[in-house]
Amino acid sequence: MREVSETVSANTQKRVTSQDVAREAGVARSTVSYVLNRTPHQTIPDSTRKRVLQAAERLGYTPSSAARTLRRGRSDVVLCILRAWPFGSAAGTLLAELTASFSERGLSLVTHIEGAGMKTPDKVWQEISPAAVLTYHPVPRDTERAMRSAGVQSVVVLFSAENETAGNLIRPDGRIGRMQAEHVIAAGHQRIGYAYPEPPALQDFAGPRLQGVKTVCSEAGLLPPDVCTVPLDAQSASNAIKHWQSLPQPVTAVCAYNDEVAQALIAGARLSRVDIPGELAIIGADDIPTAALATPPLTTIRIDHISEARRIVDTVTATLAGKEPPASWDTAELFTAVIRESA
Amino acid sequence: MREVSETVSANTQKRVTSQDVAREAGVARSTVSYVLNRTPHQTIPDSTRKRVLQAAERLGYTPSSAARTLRRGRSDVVLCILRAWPFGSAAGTLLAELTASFSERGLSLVTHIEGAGMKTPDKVWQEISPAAVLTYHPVPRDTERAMRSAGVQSVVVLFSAENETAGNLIRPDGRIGRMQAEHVIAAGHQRIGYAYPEPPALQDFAGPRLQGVKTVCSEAGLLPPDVCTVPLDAQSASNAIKHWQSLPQPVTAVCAYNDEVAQALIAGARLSRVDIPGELAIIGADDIPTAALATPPLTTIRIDHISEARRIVDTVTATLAGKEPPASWDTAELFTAVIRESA
DNA sequence: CTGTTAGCGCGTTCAC
DNA sequence: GTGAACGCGCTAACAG
Repeated sequence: MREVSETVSANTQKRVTSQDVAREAGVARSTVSYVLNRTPHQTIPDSTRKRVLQAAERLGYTPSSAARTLRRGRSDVVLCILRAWPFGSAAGTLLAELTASFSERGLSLVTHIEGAGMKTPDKVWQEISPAAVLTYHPVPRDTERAMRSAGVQSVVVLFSAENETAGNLIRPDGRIGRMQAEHVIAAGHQRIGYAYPEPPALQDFAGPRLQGVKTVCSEAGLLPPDVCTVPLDAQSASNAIKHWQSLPQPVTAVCAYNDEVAQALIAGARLSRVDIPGELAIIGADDIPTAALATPPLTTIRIDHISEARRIVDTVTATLAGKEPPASWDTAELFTAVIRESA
Repeated sequence: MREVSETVSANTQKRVTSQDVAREAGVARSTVSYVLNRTPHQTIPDSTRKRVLQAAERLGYTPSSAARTLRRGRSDVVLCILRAWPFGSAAGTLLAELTASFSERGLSLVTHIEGAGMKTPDKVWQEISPAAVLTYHPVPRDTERAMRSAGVQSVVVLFSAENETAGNLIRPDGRIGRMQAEHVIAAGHQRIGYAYPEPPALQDFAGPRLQGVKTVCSEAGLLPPDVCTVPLDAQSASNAIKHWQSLPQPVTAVCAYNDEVAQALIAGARLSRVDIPGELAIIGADDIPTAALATPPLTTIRIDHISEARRIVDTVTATLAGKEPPASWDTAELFTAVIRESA
């Protein structure tokens, strides 16, 4: 075993303040501030500037974010609040992209994953004073008010299963369902099933995706999709498949909420000796790393997290700057169908 | 489509301060502070207390965390810094547990996922002034110094592939490797392979796990494990399997870094028509949701994230309180072998 | 016992 | 280039 943890008890280091830098450089605190922030319209001779910079360097000066936040009224942090849904590698990828994009704009992203079985929803935003809060679920009116009076400038809800009227779409997941349905219909399927995820926390996401499938079915003049909730075990998936096949007009293609559900379906099909895609086509969503490893390899809809991230960052920075966020984006750049063998 | 985003541009609300509450309640600011913090040795009559509380409620008072942090020198935030490795649902589960446990101790957890391709490693801790920083990778000396002089009291490295001497083990991943090896050796295998992950970011984790396998092999008087790096695609996995089978003393059991790598191996075996577990036994790690869905269902080592979380929180709070962190834990409570069919 | 006054912590920014 | 006030909550010292 090679793991270690390093801890230290007391923090002996006394904080280096701008006062110290000023003293060291032989100038006033304000000068230090001007130099370090490259304040416009404050011309400071290079000699002084250099002295200050060197003093700061020598002393290892780190400005106190608390003091700056106090003064400026908001920090340069963006807080993303996530429910404790079982997220996969997709979330990690997106978050890494967001971090990079925000960072280019001088903002730091941190994420708060809500606690498992917590009584009171905690108020991290109070601790952070973020400039903006991102969520993937609706925020109650008074919570939002509380955030605002705590200094949060921008509250962006990236997702809501409630209402499609207002605002600009951030992630049009309905499009995923559409693409799934379009693919299997183009392949000649006439009766479609939908495999819905079991965890309640996921249903906010599942709703829009399912809705997309429904829309396309209706546009194509087909029956609406037959929806089964499919937990992540082979037996349940097998039962769902039996159900679909026993319908008066049997289902021949299933759109799964995501690739994990699709993998469960594949396992269930094997249990029931149902051939995929021969007897039943299956299409997933997300294109997780193991999707290509399934037997048969999973056809799925891939999400381009890097363009998603860029979009989110644009919206947030626009809002922070007091401008109108950009209009809804072209979803074509966001999702692509990855055709493999399962459908 | 039903997705919406809600944004608001300007923050019109002026901040409610303790001054406002004091005015509203007809008392001094300090009194407000005493009431709200339930300061010991300051007895305040219920009548006054109630007035203050109600005034605060009525005004929707939220103390400025920035001001408090400035005064106290540190916030009640714990920052967990994660590399952008492709983490699975395990990470989400652990983080949710950590959030809940820290919350019981009055601490808020936020996570920073490092950016994808970032030039300068960003210094989120400067923006947050966390009381503690958690990482799963070693922290350079001067980074740690910088953190400390920025007010961070406790830096806990949960993981290091470097050195096993100092400190108390937080997550003894070597034990995972041990358990994998012990399982297959008990099943009669004499020559073991190790499937190493490809992403460089994962190698910090893989090292200790592999080391555990090595140790057990050596203790059992076997040859050391034959190590192959196995990317997540069936063809590469198939090649690795061919390699193992072509060895003078062929490998009959493979310990995989994690369940995803194990799934790749299963896909590769199918490609090469190698029977699992008949011709090759495979054991994974992490017990991800889809592990049971594989064909054959994956034998794996499960990590108990809730006890892991508890342990981490204990260590951090002890360190923050200036006490010695508790001794190394009993790993038996942390890992359990989940025997299915692949090994 | 109840509550007030005063000053600190630290960076920012306006007026000179 | 400087002095000083400000943003806001905490808490020691002190008065009624």
